[in-house]
Amino acid sequence: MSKGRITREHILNIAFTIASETGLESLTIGVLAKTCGMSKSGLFSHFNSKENLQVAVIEYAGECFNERVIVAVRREQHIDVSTRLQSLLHHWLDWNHSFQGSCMFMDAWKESNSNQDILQQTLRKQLHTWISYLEIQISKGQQSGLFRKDLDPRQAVFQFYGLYLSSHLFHSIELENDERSLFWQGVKQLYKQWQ
Amino acid sequence: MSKGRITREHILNIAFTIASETGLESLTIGVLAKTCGMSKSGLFSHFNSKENLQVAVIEYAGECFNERVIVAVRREQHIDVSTRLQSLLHHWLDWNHSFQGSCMFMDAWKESNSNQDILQQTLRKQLHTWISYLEIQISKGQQSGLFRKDLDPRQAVFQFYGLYLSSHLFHSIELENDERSLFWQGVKQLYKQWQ
DNA sequence: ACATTTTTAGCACGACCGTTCTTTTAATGC
DNA sequence: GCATTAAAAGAACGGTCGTGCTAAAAATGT
Repeated sequence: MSKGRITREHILNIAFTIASETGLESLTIGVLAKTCGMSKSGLFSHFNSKENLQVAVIEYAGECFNERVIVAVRREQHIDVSTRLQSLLHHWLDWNHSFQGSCMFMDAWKESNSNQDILQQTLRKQLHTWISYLEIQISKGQQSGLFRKDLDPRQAVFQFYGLYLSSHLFHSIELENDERSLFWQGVKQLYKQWQ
Repeated sequence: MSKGRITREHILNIAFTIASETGLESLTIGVLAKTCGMSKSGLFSHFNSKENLQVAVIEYAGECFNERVIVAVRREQHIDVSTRLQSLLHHWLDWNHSFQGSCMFMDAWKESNSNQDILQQTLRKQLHTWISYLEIQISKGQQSGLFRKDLDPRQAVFQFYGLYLSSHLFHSIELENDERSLFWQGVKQLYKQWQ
């Protein structure tokens, strides 16, 4: 691996950390360069534009998400689809828990505004991928008899995502400190309804 | 009313519109001044700091929310608590629908980062107020026999908010165009479970 | 109508942003 | 080890941001 690729990876790693903590918008090139211990222009030459940097960070985050959630659950070798789905929700909820309980994708999505820029497209793609994956898992649950046949997987994902977003909100708002139990309580109720 | 208060109100009105469309973060003093047709310093002297301006906008938005949702529903003079709650959800979902289907408070909340600044406190207070109000409405539903006695109102709000957030996400992500029906389907299921 | 207070404009500042040059330094292939 | 290429640094740019300062203009009270 060339020197360039190595430092580029190193930059993205640090950029991902910063963006996770303070949002993608606050990830400025000057700050990032200082954190990496290199000059602005030196860092800049790896991406040639701010937008390219942001896209690269989002893609890096996507790989990280995939590793921490999808691959991690797959490695657990679940036999039944029920505990597998449970584990998936757990990893989803925790995937960047170290970053004060907010989801980087949701944060970044909120920040992006102009509908046609590449950053927005990249984010949308990541979200679509994840939603589709969730949908498939629910379909598998259906096929294995865990859920009713007349359940709409899209509707199920919609409701899972609701609980996910709500727990982030309630956490950040510090309305109470047991938003986790509210989340799992909600999941329990959904299960009850769907089987 | 003094001239100062009038223009101040006018500024806030325009600021609210801009912030609703493009987020509170992108509400820059220069742009706002230009939109209002006055000079930067002239506008600035009404608030003396960016932070004060932001707080004022949030409070203005809060009044607007109150008018469009809570007061509007109250004016409808519902007799039964069921249709009243239904109407409340409708107005909530629609309260700034003109602004491409995102909630200004949610957007602003995502943007605010530093935990101890006044802006964040202001937002938190607004959200708390609304959540408490929702909670009370659900309690009333309980008392009137609409919901089961063992229902936790906090849990109910948590799930309502989930559907609310999810419909915003699914709308902005353009995953499908009937996120409304997903929302109402979710509400229907919650009702079924709670009564 | 005038004196006083309030509101607005004009201008400049320091700071930071992303980006573009040119030059120096380091890694790489033979 | 040397020539070539890639990577990093340095300095500067135009732009925009929030914010002071001072002077003009307008509103206000009497």
